[in-house]
Amino acid sequence: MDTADGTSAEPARARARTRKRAARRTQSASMADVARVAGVSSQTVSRVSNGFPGVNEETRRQVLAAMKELGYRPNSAARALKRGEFRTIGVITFGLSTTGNVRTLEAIATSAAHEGYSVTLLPVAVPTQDEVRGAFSRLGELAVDAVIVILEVHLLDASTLSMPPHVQVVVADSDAGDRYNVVDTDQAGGTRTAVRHLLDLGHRTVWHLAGPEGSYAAQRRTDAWRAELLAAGRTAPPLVRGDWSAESGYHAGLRIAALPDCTAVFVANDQMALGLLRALHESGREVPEDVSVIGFDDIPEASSFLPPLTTVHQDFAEVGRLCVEGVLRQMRQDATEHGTTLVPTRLVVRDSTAPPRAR
Amino acid sequence: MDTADGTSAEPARARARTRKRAARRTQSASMADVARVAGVSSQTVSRVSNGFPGVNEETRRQVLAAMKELGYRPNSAARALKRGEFRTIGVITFGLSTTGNVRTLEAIATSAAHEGYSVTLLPVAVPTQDEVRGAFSRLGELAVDAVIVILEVHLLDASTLSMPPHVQVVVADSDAGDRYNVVDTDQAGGTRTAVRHLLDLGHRTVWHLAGPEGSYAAQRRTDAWRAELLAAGRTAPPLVRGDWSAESGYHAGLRIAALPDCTAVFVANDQMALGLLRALHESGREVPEDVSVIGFDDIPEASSFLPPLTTVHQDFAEVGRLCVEGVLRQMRQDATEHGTTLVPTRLVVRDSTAPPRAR
DNA sequence: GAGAGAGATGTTTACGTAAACATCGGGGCG
DNA sequence: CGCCCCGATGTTTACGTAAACATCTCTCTC
Repeated sequence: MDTADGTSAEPARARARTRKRAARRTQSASMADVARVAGVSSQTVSRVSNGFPGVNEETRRQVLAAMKELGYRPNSAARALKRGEFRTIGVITFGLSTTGNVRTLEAIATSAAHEGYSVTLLPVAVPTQDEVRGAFSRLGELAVDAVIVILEVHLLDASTLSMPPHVQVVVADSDAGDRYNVVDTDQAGGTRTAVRHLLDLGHRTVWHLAGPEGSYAAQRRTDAWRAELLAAGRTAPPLVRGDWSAESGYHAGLRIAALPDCTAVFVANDQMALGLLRALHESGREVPEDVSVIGFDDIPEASSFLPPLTTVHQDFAEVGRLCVEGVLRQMRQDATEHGTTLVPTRLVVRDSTAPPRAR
Repeated sequence: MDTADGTSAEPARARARTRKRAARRTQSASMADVARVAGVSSQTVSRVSNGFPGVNEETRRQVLAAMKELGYRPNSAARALKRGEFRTIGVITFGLSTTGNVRTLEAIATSAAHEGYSVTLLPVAVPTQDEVRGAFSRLGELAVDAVIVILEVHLLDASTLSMPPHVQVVVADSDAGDRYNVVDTDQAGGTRTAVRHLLDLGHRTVWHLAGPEGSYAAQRRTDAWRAELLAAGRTAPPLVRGDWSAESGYHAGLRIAALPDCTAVFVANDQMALGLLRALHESGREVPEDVSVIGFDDIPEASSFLPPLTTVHQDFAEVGRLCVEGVLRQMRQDATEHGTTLVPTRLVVRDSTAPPRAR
């Protein structure tokens, strides 16, 4: 009857469009469609969609009704193209193996969502210079306005970090020097508290089971451990190294257990501490009676270790939150002062530390 | 002569454009810019950019040179708009707290990157129907072509999962029924192997420390545990429940330790098993001499527990890979047969299981 | 040597949104 | 009573890319 089947007024174009649309499996409705249904111009739809003032209440209601009827969703690609921003933050990270990274990532995702931003993951398979550089160059064609880097490794030399222009960067837990803003856990503070706790208990000195070479966090902890011992006038025993894994902690632990004069160990993370506990147990050295152990991170499981682990609590959530806050701030005002924000840590004393056994 | 330096034929527009561009803080170069420098049309640039054939080698080289000179990066928003796809996969997940989710996510990110897709995170703060529904509706305006759901919870009723059209979905580790494709670990198989292992060792029956109610994975494990016991003609002891955390495993463990005739426990995940081990230890019951313990997941730390934990190994990486493969396949061919893909598990026998102590 | 065909390149157009500018009533004020 | 301004809405245009179509130049064949 009426226009339903094309009155051939200007049928060619209209029909072509319809056909194409149908072929493209129920494409979602566009502003133009909503506008047609609501009997207004697409610009008015845009204004409603973006909550702009200056739209009559009655009109607004009609538009909203039309949107609902058609199930209209703004096309974010078109939006991004027009606005020149994606409302997306990229996170470059090497693996999600370490608890810390994951918790930070989670906090980032939550904070970002809260600010109306999405988070895109940029995994780096192997932490080599080339891989990292690759991730950064892929980044160029990626739909992100800003990037948060959680590579704790020492791979961020100046040449590597060449960002496309107007992409803001914040680096977590690393030493991006003065090129970028950094959010870091107070590694040094936490370490010194831990070492002091052991010394205060009466231990003559404190051994250290360190993280892998090349890790910034590991190095900071090692440096602070040594500094605190020296400040207390003690000599630092030789360094023992692991690779963050419980397994490596176990192997290192077997060596440590063989040292009769070792009464206290500061371990660079909780996983390795777990392995160390096992090694000490198997070697017949009791914790904390024979050896005191302190970890780092305070993973949820730490309170269930045998014995429950004294450890340094890190606030990963806060780190993530600050990273997001930092990027957003940088995006708003193109400010370029670089600095480091420190997130405090605190010592959680459980049952793996005690005064040395009287001899 | 030619148009090369704008013979003031139409200078106004050109200049306006240049000015605007400069004002917009070094906007990156567009195809048109590259085309101008290379002395070709933008379409040719497009062809080079997309690796299409039919471009003269010499021309291609010039275009590539121009791209390099200008630091050209394709604008992904424009691309997405034109192509109607974002080359992005969204992952809806509740928290990243459980190891499994994280490992799966990591595998998803890696596989996706390998296929040229990005991964966007859609965190769900609290696993309530409303929250989940909210995440799904936000999804509508999100730049994703497909969605992978890793909510292991029973919150995926039909009404909740209303996807925008043409967005493909794959569900990991849950029971999306026949609405969506599902990739799931072979919970039942793993569980039955674990229970059988304990029965084969000579235990009269096997207790079960289950995961929280409402968790699909937990329920599957519980069902299979009961089924396997019945199949062997044993009676199933009363269920003990935790919430996946080591802490909850400890509390449940204290109760279990008080049961003198309990000689074998199948625990629904490794974290709870850790707590259980601690509770048993503190209660003076030795593992595996007094009580055998089997976990589920095979987290990296499991081999460092005291004693090293016998557990069911899950291949999270494979699950993630299959999820990506699944969504991509669905995107290519609009196939709509729904089914479940099972990823096998295997029992890893360590030191926490042994025959019951002879009485 | 004329026509066909293939390869190389240019031109037009559309994707969906939103800024900028244009239009159109009507109410207040001199 | 006429002018100006303001609120509400419509029209034009541009964002950067790529499909579709157009053109143009060779070369090969009969």
